[in-house]
Amino acid sequence: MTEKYLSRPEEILLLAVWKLRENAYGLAIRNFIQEMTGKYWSVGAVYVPLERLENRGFLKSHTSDPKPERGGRRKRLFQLTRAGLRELDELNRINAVLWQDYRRLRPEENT
Amino acid sequence: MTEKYLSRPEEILLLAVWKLRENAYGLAIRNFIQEMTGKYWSVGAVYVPLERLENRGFLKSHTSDPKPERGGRRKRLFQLTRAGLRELDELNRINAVLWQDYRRLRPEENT
DNA sequence: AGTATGTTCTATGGCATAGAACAAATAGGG
DNA sequence: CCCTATTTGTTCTATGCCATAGAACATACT
Repeated sequence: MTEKYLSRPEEILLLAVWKLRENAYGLAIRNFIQEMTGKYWSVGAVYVPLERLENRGFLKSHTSDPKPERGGRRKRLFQLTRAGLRELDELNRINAVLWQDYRRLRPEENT
Repeated sequence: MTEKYLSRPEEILLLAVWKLRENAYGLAIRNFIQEMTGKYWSVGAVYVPLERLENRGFLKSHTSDPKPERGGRRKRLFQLTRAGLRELDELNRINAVLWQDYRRLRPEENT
């Protein structure tokens, strides 16, 4: 394979990190994604690939200080690396190409 | 999981079948996809998931008559089922939601 | 203690991917 | 006219990695 692209879960996770900005930690990402997609995501389905994305260099993380709230534990905050951003741009480009005709020729209806 | 969505290769394959219409058979799909994505796809990376998509009810196929051309063998022509189309619509919808902010807030540049 | 928020750990099955093997049609030189 | 080479196409199957689930663990407040 020339160079593999991101899987769908990985794409969604990176986008979530991008959107949540300084508040991108595991559970927040999970909630966010569940709302966006309308589907259930197990805890593992979030944390495991996040780890992998960090190892591959698309994300970096650091641990926050605990907050004085009920259950306010330290959080592991994620951030896109330059490579991660580049990857999103690339995906965005490919997506646009892939879907352009479909969007144009197949409006709302669903039959 | 509420109901799993298509993987990226599956998404790309369905879109290719949709675009190629009455000419959607294995090798044509492969060529098409390689051009669209600019990446190498092995034969297996095309046929194996096509099979799976048919088993799951997103595609149906029939065998064409052989053509009187060099190597003009029977082809296995694929077609989207109603469920397959529905799935593409659904993906299209989710994609739009996922990417809308990114597209708006992050134009061409890549830094 | 009890409850809420958060992360780590680890097992399992399924999918992605590669590429050899197989099949069948025509071309074309002897 | 064969018979072999070439072209186009599909099937088969092995391997590793990823997706996903959920229990276990950690820690802060009440």
